Amino acid sequence: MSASAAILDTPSETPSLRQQAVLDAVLSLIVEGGDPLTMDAVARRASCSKETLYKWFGDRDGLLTATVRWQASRVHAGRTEIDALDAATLRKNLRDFAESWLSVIASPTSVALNRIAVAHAGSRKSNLGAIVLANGRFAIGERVKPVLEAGRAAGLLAFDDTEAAFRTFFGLVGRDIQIRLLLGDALPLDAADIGREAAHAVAQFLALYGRATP
Amino acid sequence: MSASAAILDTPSETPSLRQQAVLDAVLSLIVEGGDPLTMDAVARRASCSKETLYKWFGDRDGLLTATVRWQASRVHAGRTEIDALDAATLRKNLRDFAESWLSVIASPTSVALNRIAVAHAGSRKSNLGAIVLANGRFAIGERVKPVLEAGRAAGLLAFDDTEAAFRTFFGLVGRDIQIRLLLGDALPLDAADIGREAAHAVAQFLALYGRATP
DNA sequence: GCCGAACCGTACCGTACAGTACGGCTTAGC
DNA sequence: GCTAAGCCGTACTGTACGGTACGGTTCGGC
Repeated sequence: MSASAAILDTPSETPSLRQQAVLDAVLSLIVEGGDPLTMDAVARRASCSKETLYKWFGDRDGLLTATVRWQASRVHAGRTEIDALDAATLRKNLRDFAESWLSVIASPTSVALNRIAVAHAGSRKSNLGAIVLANGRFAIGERVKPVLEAGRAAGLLAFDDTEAAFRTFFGLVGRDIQIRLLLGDALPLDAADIGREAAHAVAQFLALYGRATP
Repeated sequence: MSASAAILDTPSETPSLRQQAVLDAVLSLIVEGGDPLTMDAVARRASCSKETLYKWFGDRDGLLTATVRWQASRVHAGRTEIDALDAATLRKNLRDFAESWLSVIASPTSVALNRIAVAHAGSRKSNLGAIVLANGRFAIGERVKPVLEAGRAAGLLAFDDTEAAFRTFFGLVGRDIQIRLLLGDALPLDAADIGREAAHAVAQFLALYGRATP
């Protein structure tokens, strides 16, 4: 990768406003799908020259990487405060996580980006898959696990392995949704559905890991 | 698609031995991954001419479709006999399903094929994703659901919606495994792990849906 | 042994797309 | 107002790959 592209090598660097506009153009093209994502199409959509694309992002891969990071940087929600954890708060927290996670994986942007990352993971080189995982599955894990542990500390949950408990939570929430969407299944899922699914998943999770309140 | 390629248009047509060899060559190339799958590479690996490929499979897409179908045709296991269903048999049946499903989604072939299908689902045209779904997620569903219903008939399980119950089963078994593998996470998962995970998932499923044995 | 069909290997064509070069426009600094 | 930097638009290059054409070989039917 050329030295001039180093500006986006590290995730900490924030793209300039103009660069953000370019990345948004990439996102819109990705979400629209259909025709494959070409540098020409990006330049046209973003009203910039290809030369600029290459100067800023190095190559096509760098552009993709920057796009994935850019999208990821917008997803991170604020930390949850966990004090005074009673049963109702725990349930609400978990339901919020479930809902927001379902909203993410059901969004066209997430589906399209995951498709790119999955396809990319097949051809060795770069690490789009790793970035998506780090900002998706693992990021939500790191945010949910403290809540689970707080629930355990408050005597509301019982488990040995936090990671295992989270993976159960993840499975109960996600079920077959993500793979079906990735494979192109037209799974209708509006906000009401998501709310219902989230509540159902949390109820099941609590049935498995909840401690009977004394 | 040209008329001469109609031989593989319908899933019922079985490819000839030579054609099977070609499809196996495609599979081996897909699993190896790395460089993108080109018709030249297939012809070379299968020791056949590109002309033959196009005569048999119509175009690149037809070849991919035939490959996915060919792999799918090998996965279908025999039907499970469900009579005399006691708690132990039910548990064993479910564990078998869970194990075989985990073995499938953890296999390099499945991962590689799913990657192709996911990538394909982004660009409209053909239906690789649909084929994979039909022979994966939905096929296992159609095989598990009768077992669940037999369990309910025997008074061992309690649920209203068979589909919902199966989706819970699916989620408990799969958890984050498939998406992590698709995204290139090196998730170590040997036979022993699979057995343990399957048993764990079934135990959780029974905890949720099992009826206390009288 | 002869014929035709199927098929292999190779050469070939057209196109799409990554990456580069460059002329012209805009804007900032002085 | 002049210069230089940054960027847009467009034109260009190289190449990889999907798809086609064709001569040579094998093989089954007669």
